[in-house]
Order: sequence, then C-alpha cells, then structure tokens
Amino acid sequence: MKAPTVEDVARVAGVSRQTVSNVINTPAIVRESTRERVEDAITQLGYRPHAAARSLRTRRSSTIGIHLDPYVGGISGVVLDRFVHALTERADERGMRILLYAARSAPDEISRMSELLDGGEIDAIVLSGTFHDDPRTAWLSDRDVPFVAFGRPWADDDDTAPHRWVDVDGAAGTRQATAHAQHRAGRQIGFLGWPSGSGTGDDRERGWLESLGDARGPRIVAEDRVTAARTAASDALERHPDLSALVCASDTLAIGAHLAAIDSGRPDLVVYGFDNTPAAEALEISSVEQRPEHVADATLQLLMGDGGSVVMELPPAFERHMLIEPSLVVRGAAAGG
Amino acid sequence: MKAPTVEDVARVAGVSRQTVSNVINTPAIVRESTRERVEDAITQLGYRPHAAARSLRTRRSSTIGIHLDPYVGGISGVVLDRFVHALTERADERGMRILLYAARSAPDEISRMSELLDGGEIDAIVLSGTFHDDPRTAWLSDRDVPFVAFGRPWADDDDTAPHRWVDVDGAAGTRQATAHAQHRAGRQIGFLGWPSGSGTGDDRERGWLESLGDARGPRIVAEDRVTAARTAASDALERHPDLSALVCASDTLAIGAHLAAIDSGRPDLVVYGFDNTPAAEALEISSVEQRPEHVADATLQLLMGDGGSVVMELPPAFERHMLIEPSLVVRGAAAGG
DNA sequence: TCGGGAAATTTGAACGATCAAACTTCTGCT
DNA sequence: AGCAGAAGTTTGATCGTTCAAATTTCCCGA
Repeated sequence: MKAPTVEDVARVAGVSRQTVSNVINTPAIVRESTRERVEDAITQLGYRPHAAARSLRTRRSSTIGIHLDPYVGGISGVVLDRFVHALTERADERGMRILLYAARSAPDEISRMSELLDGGEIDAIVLSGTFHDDPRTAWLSDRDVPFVAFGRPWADDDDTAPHRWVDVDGAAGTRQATAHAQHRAGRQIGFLGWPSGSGTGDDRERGWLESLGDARGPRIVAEDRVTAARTAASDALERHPDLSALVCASDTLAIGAHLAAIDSGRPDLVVYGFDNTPAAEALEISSVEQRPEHVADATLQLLMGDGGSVVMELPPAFERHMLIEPSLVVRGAAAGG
Repeated sequence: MKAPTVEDVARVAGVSRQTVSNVINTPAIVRESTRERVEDAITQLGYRPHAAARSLRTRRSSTIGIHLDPYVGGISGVVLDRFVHALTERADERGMRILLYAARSAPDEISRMSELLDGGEIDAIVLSGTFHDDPRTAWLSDRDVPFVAFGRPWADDDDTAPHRWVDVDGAAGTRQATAHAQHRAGRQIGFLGWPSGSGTGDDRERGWLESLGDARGPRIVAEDRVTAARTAASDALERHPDLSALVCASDTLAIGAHLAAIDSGRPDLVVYGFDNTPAAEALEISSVEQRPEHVADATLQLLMGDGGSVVMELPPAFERHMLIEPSLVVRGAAAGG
C-alpha cells in the first residue's frame, strides 16, 4: 500500500507526469477534458503531493517560521498566543504552514533562524517582540529574508523603515477609551502607565494625552505588576478625590487600579485596560482589544501580497507597513445604561 | 553564492559524499582523522543539510504536528499555550520541529492530519483536548500513526488504552489544595465544581472528596463563568457561614468565589483555583499548577523513547501512559505565616 | 487542403540527500 | 609474508516532484 505518486496518477489518467503536475499547480493551462480525467484519477487513488519532493525541486517550503519566547508568565503573553492561533488559521487558508521555533535570546534566535532558512525548512519569518535597534531585523534585511515584524521598529523612521511591519495603533486604542470615559464618567480622566520610555507605553499614553489637552487628570506611573499598580492607584485616588476614570497601559495595571478603587471605597471609578485578556474579562474591566486576527491577516498580506506564495519584494502599489485599529470592549460599570 | 551541498564538502575534505553524510548522521563509524577533516570542511563552507532532500530520501520529516483550537477566549487556553511553548523548546533539543495546524472540528482535524501525514510533512501528532470516544484517536490508531494524547481517553480502560497519553493528575492537585486548606484554614472545606459529569471535573472533585471523607464541607456547582461562580459561591456562603475554604475546579470558578467572598464580607475565605493562570496570579489566588513543561517532557518521552526519532512502537520496558503530579502554588491570605 | 502559430502535452534532467552493496584499507595472527 | 575478517570508504541508484525545452495536437484562415 505505497502512497501513489504523480507517475501513478499519470498512468491511470493516461497522461504524462508533467500534465498531472500542471493540473495541480497551473490548472489553467490544461485542457478541460484532460483536467477532469486527471482530477478523477487523483481522487480515485487518493493522491497527495509529497511536500519534501516538491520543496526540493522548487526550493520553497511554503512554511513560515515564528518564534515563541520562553514562557514568562504574566498576562500579556496571551496576545501573542492569540496572534499565533489566528496566523495559523489564516496561513492554512493560503496554503502556508506555521513552524515554531524556540530561542532564549536574540543571538540564539538568529542562529535558529539561520539553520531553518539554510535548511530550506522555512521561506519567511514572522518576528515578534521587536525592540529599538533589534539585531534580528538588521540580520534578516541583510540576508534578504522575507519577513514581517509584529511591532514597529520604534525608531524615528518608522514610516520609512526598510522592512515590513504590522502593529496595533496603541494611541488609537487609548483615544477610544478616553473618549468613552469622557462620555460616561465625567471630566477627571487620568492615565496609569509604565515608568520607562518604552515605545509601546509612550504610544498608548499619547492617545490619552492628545484627547484631553489641558483638561486631563493626573498621569500615574507603576511597574507592570498588579500590586505596584494597586499602590500607585490608591495614592492617586487619595490625592485626586475627583478622579472619575483611569485609562491604563495594560490589563495588569488596570486590575491593580480596579482593586485599588474597591479598596478605597470608589467602586464607581471607571477603569480601562489594554489587551483584553481573559483576566480583564473575568473582572469585567473594559479593555482595548488588539484584534490579533486582523493583525494576522495584515501579516500575511505583507508577506504574500495577493498571491499564493511568499514574496521577496512587495509590488510598489502595496503598503509595507500596517497599523491596525484596535477596538474598545466595554464592560461592567462603564457599560451601565 | 549557492548553498554548499554534501558534494562540495566532500570535494573540500577529499572524501566521498557518503562519508560526509556519515560524519553527520553516524559519526561513530568514521575514522577520527577523517571526521575532523570533514568537520573542518563543513565549518569552512558553512554547510547545512537541506531538510527537504533528506526528508525525501529518508521518508522522515522530524516534525511533530499539533493542533490549535480556534481561540475561544476564557482563561484556561493558557495551559495549552504554555504546553506548546514548552513542547517547542524540548522538541528543539531533540532535533524535532513543531508544526501547527488549524481545524474547527474533529472531522476537519482528521482531514488536516491526513494531508500533513500523507504529504510527509509530519511524522507524528500530539493531540490535545481529547474526549470520550474521540474519533481522532481511533483514526490515528487505525492508520498506525505515532501519536500522544495530552489528556486521558476518559474511558473505563484508561490504563489499558491502546494509545499513548499524558495527563495531569487532577485529583492529586485538589488533594494538595485540600490538605493545605485543612492545615491552614480549618475544617469546613467545600468544593466548587462544574455541573455535568466531565472527566476532568470528576477527577478534580475526587481529590477533594477522598481527602476529607465525611468531614467535608458543601459541594457547590456552577458553569465555568465568573459570574455564575460568584452567585453560587455567595449562596453557599450564606447557607454555610462556617465555610473556611473552597477548592475549585478552575481558576475561573476560583475568581468567582474570591469575588463572592469579598462581596459577603468574608475576605478570610481561602480559595484554591486550578491551572495557575495569570488571572489567578494577578488576584493572588492560590492555584494548582499543571507544570506544562513536565507534560511536554513526558510527551516527547512517549513519542521518542530515549532515541532521537519518533518511534512506531515503544519498547516493552517503557510506560505508555504518564500522569504528571501537579504542584500547588500558594498565594495571598493562604500563604500568611 | 494546407500552412502557420498557438495551445496542449511529453521528455529528459535536476533538486540534495541517504541506502545498499561493492570495494579498499587496515589489523592481528599464523 | 600471507590471509581472514573487521573497519572504513566509495559507487550507483533512488526518493517524488517541477523546470526547461522539445514535441505533438489543435484551430483558423487562405
């Protein structure tokens, strides 16, 4: 019971190997009657192309590599996981596979990518967790490897960056949250963000800042841990008794703020998180949803254009960067009619 | 700048193709001096074996397929994600790759598996989310595909099941939680579980049941949603004022119970969750940790034994089923010394 | 009816590795 | 020295597909 090959199909259909191959890869150039005969033979024999043989000949593996960080716990890993889920589904629809690889550091990752690329196991890469001056993007660009980064380069030249990237428009997300807060909760709207000047943090802060001008409430800062956020938010509530809402840079911070509000007898404080993790859902905290499914779509669009395979260089008409508009999920008190 | 092949390496090292291949695959049979010469040539040229060529010849892809469910939200997806992370790392160490595939139903999944297997893209499969009379296990067994299920078959014959599986010992987890509760919190220890007789739910309940005999507190039931659990726990707290701890079948339920405890002015109620998700961590709720890393180890052990490749049939000396002992992570009030 | 060009199909070679078997080189013993 | 057997190495074939070029078939108009 050996698996049938093109040869077997060809024999049954009374045509040559190549015609069978054409039926599979470029059906348009095969005469209709012939095509039907071949398709019947394929079904009858249960023929399936052998990926390795095809890949050896065409030098394409139809596989995209993506890196998984060592699991560090915390709440926001969920976004990446959802993205991977979505990417897998969408890639499947386009006839692409997703191969995972593990690495513990950027240099380590570079050597893994190198192995997989040289071995012809993957045609392209999806990078995540990019940072300023990321050596991975430089390395990939140098080697002309098709790749898309999930995350802006966070450099001055984001828009003219040499490589393709997708990201979520954090400012747009906090802008939505802020607008909603203004509508629902009143005028004292604060922001709870991270300390250092991280690109992501600044971006999210910007949405709040720009929506409110001078009328804004306090800007508070805490490390991305629930307890730290809780303390910081408690302090703020004490100092600003008229604070009516807090837009936060993450769900972790939002949970801290939420708990602080309850501690301080201010359950009416409206809190907005970011990432829409299950934890925010469980506590009925409103949160900005990154829509990883859209990010996945955009990623494949950047990698493959409208065609069926990874493309070295996008045609000039295509955007090489995409900012996905997130959407606010309103819950709990904030939803109250 | 074409990538070098065995032929190129052979030429540089002054040996034949096959010797280069031997140095890579079975170095033991090559004379030491020759091996060194070949290794030097490999380094010098930066040679990397081409996976497709190897796979075509050997009929092995060194790749394991794993299915990702469509993302449904909720809290416990995290366990699977952590498992996938861990599996990727461990597989890498054993020279194996992890390929993801998407499917929306069991029949859909069967056709996907079929494609990937027939196409030679994967050698083995890791199943997750198995259920009673799962058609997937039957199908895989029929076709003699090497696979490991993460999750017991949940049939009467778990131990004699024809296929290999790993699972977490849920009863052991709740037993730990119950023991800890007895030590810390007093004697009225209840259980908050799911309604229907799901295998997982019953297993987790059993640990509590068996630890306490007749001295146990109430058994409460709620759907796996925070609000449902909150209501159920509130009721229970009212009816059983002396309830001192609640062992729960999931973190979702535990969060509900935690919130109910606060609502009812009983913040001293000790709550235990299951899965140790980030949400439990954020709220400082104790939880049973599944140790997905151990599960990943066990999975590969079952799939590959001690060798370097997937094995059709484990040698008789090996266990074909493994139950991983979870570990209780104690937090918050329960940790108070 | 035939010629010319487009459309459809076939043929031979190649992708890069490993298997199986043949061959050569060592090693130790008489 | 000569030989047997083990150890090490090489050779030819093969895995299943697609590319490139050659060949055949079809269709239309003169």
